Amino acid sequence: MSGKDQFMRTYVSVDCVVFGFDSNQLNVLLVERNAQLAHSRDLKLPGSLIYQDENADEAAHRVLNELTGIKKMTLKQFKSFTSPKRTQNPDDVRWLEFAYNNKIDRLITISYLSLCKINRRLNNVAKYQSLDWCPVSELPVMPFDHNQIVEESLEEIRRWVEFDPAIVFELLPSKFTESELRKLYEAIYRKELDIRNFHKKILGVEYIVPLDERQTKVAHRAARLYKFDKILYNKRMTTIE
Amino acid sequence: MSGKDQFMRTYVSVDCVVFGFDSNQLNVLLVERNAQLAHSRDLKLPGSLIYQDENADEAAHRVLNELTGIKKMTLKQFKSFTSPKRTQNPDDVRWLEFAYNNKIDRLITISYLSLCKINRRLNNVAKYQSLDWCPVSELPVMPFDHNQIVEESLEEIRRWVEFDPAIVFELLPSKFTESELRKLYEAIYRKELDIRNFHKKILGVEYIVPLDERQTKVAHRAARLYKFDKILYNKRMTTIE
DNA sequence: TATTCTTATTGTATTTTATACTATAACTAC
DNA sequence: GTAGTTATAGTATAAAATACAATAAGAATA
Repeated sequence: MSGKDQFMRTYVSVDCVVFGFDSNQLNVLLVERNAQLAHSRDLKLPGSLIYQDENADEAAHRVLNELTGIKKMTLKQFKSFTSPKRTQNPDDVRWLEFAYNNKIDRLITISYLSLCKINRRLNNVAKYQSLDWCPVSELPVMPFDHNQIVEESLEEIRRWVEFDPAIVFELLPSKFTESELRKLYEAIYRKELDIRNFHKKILGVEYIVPLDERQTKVAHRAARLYKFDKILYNKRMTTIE
Repeated sequence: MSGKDQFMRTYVSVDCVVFGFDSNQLNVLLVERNAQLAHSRDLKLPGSLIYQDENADEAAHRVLNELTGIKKMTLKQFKSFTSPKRTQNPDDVRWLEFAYNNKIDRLITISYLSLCKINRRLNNVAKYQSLDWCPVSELPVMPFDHNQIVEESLEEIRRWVEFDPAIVFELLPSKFTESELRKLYEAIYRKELDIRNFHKKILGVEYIVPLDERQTKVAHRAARLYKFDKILYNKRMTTIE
């Protein structure tokens, strides 16, 4: 058969933008490539080539499970990056071929959004030297088009929250204060919110339930704790329809 | 190098869901595969393998240009479909290998949404026997996962309209009545809209401008025609920010 | 030309939601 | 006990969404 050169036959990877919230700003989970081939400290998004027998969602779950130990993390495919130019940099290609022990000329990637409590203990992953939470405002220059991917994921997370408001609670501890929740919204929308109006709105949301507990060990009046009630949230969904 | 079997190396295609509106319901543009290998009338989404030197957006533009003659159609990537099972059906694989003259075992696809005025004259495309607008309520069973792709594209088009309301005018003639516009919204959201409230809202939208023209050749009171003003629309975008 | 038929056109009252705005209470640290 | 910091709560106004029906215009037909 002819035409072997005309059509792209390529490796396909997934790359995961995992957000975490440190009660102040959004952070992205980056991994450090093993430095054998890299010239300097060299951070990138966690990812993997897709295996023969899995689909992209399964590959993304595998990557996230490797990092966090969680089997079924909340995750969302959000865009494919396919430019032939994304594997332009010889350093990047050399690292790929080292890491995957395959000759790789062209590579497209399917990017995923995911959310993780920032205090969670992370696994050591053989493929990487270290894992690090990096504030979105202080991202290093990363290989491939990973900077662009994070950029676009920040727009995507807003659409995701609007579509499914429950996902914000993946970024908070199971008991949280109203101000933590508000600051999370402020970080996602990059916009200050009026404290009183926010309070009024939270009062009206039945699936955010106030507890009879308060913060401890804080150097000021301790705030009430709240929890997210998944059952009430799901009921709400069916009530609206 | 080892590991050649472990990682997926595959062909990648784009498939386009092109919507058209016939003043009543949404239609999808389907193509008929050349029947040498198919058992019956055999409709599918238009698509193509991606070439070596292009990215997915360019491939989708190429497919749409082939169908419509339009160089820069409005288009939006919306999801990758990557299941190993999508090329399970031997008929589908046989057609692929016939159409592309390549041995193709696994194939993932990146799906695109696009919009087209339904009266537009379409091109003959050598690869296909015919092109047809098909109402979304009467879709045939299609090869690969094309039924699922259309299904998901219907959810996507609503998010798209919310994000960029101007795209609905790609589905209407350049001069349209208020009722055509309303019926288009009703088709997209699958929900009846109150005529008077809709009218009130349209009045307040400065980029939908009433003309001093009316319908002709209608068997009832002729309605006023409106046009979409792109310049006013773009101004609006900057005003909000 | 009178009648019928179909669609176009318009306004008001009500409810809901968003916004702007500040004073006091509770707790810790010193 | 005083200073400092954050938590908590309500009202008035504006804007947006919703519910609802009667009349006008034109074409077709008798």
